[in-house]
Amino acid sequence: MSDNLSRPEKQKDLSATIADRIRHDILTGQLVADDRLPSESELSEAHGVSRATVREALKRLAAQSLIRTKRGATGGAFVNRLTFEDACAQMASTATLLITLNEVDIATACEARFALERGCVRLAAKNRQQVHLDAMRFEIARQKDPDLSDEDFCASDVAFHRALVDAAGNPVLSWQLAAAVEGIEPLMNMLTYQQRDRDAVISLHEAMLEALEARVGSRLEILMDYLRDQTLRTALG
Amino acid sequence: MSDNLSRPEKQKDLSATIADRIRHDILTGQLVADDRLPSESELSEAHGVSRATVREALKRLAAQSLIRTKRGATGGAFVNRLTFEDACAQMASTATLLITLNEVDIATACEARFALERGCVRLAAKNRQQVHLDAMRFEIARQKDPDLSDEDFCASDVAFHRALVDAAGNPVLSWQLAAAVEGIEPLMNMLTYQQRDRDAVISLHEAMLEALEARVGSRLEILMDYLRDQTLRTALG
DNA sequence: CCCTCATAAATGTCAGACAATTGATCCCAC
DNA sequence: GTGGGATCAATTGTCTGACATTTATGAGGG
Repeated sequence: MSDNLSRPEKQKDLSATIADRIRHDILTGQLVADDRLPSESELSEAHGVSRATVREALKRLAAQSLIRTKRGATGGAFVNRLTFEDACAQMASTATLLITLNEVDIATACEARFALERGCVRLAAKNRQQVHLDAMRFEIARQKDPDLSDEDFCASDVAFHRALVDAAGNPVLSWQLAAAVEGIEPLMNMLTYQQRDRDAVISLHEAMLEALEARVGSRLEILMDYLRDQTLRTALG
Repeated sequence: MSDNLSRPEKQKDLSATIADRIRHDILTGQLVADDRLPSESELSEAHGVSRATVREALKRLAAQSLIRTKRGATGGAFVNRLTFEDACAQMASTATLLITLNEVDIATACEARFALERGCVRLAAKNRQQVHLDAMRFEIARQKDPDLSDEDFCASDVAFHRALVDAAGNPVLSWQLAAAVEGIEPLMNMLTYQQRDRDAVISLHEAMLEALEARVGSRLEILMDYLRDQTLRTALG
């Protein structure tokens, strides 16, 4: 477990140092979910710093969803049980930032997204439940509305693929993919779909739904390739 | 004079609210990389809060690598140019936390990791360069050393797969996968490889190297499936 | 039994001070 | 003119003490 924070002991803020110490305790399991940290006053005394500095350290941890705080008599800072949603939001924001700040082009982002999703479809074919089929059918119906704005079409597309990934029944997978898809959503939102583009996407979605229902993973893979090519044409055309 | 248009919107800390505002400006591009934020005093005046509160907000952003700070006359808080490495480290730590805190079992984590990687191999077959083949060959040689500790074997395995993913030539993909693989490394490190497990992994690696050199994506996919099954067997005993 | 109120403990916020850092500027010797 | 210090000003980092707010708990009275 290479801790990237333990590099040449750079001159760090006290608040960063203390945050690192507590983070270490959490990552190594010395503090587990729902454990309560000492109060700010106790922490400040224990680490020999002021309460303000302790607070800055705690805010750092809170920003990483490592802890949550509660006010009041039984309040304090508690080790957070990081939910998949929290992690997803965090990752999506990182992904967005990475893509916009590094000027990743839409083709690269699309390629990545479809490549990742392609890896899930066999699992999805194996583990899908009725609820996933229903969700996808619902989104396809929405996508057929010609009055749907590009942005809403995109959102529905995201929901469709989210259901597909969820069908794989692997929360880690769902989390990674959801973050990836959400992260490039800003880029996808810049696309303008002609009606014939939408029609092409929708028929592919319908074919995918059929393939998923019939549990034919290999066909899903082929359809994903088509969809990727279609999306790229829309993006570049 | 903070014209507060915050509706119910959950009762948030002031520091969280201010962090959100600044984060929004960064994510929407109103603040771009290397832009300098106003000084803490100016921010506190602008948002109508104390400097301590502003500082807590800035620490939150710093914890997410959104900004960096520098002391001194020309110092201040600057929008960070998030590098792929930073993002990767951040995501890996999130993934580790998610997996350990949620007690994700090793089978689920493995399944996710191999599913994601499987999606990249066709691209890798198409875009691989000599440098990637060399890196993988080097790691295979390391893995043949019988004196290698389990942990080092694991690290070499990570490097091997990292090279494979890099061969796809898509930085977004490399970033996502690297984070995923690193994130579950703590779990993988708990595995103990018998010699025959190592031998099986190594021959699969050699076959993958061949397939990559010959650019046969379909064969790579099959080999990935074998490798996943082999890893699961090792994990489950 | 229930309602109200006081209490204590904890986080949230504030104001002001001082320390440490660092680039810029000025001044002077050479 | 130029190099090298000394000084300065701006900014973040830290500390102190205070007060506000939230919240569980328990005491007291109806």
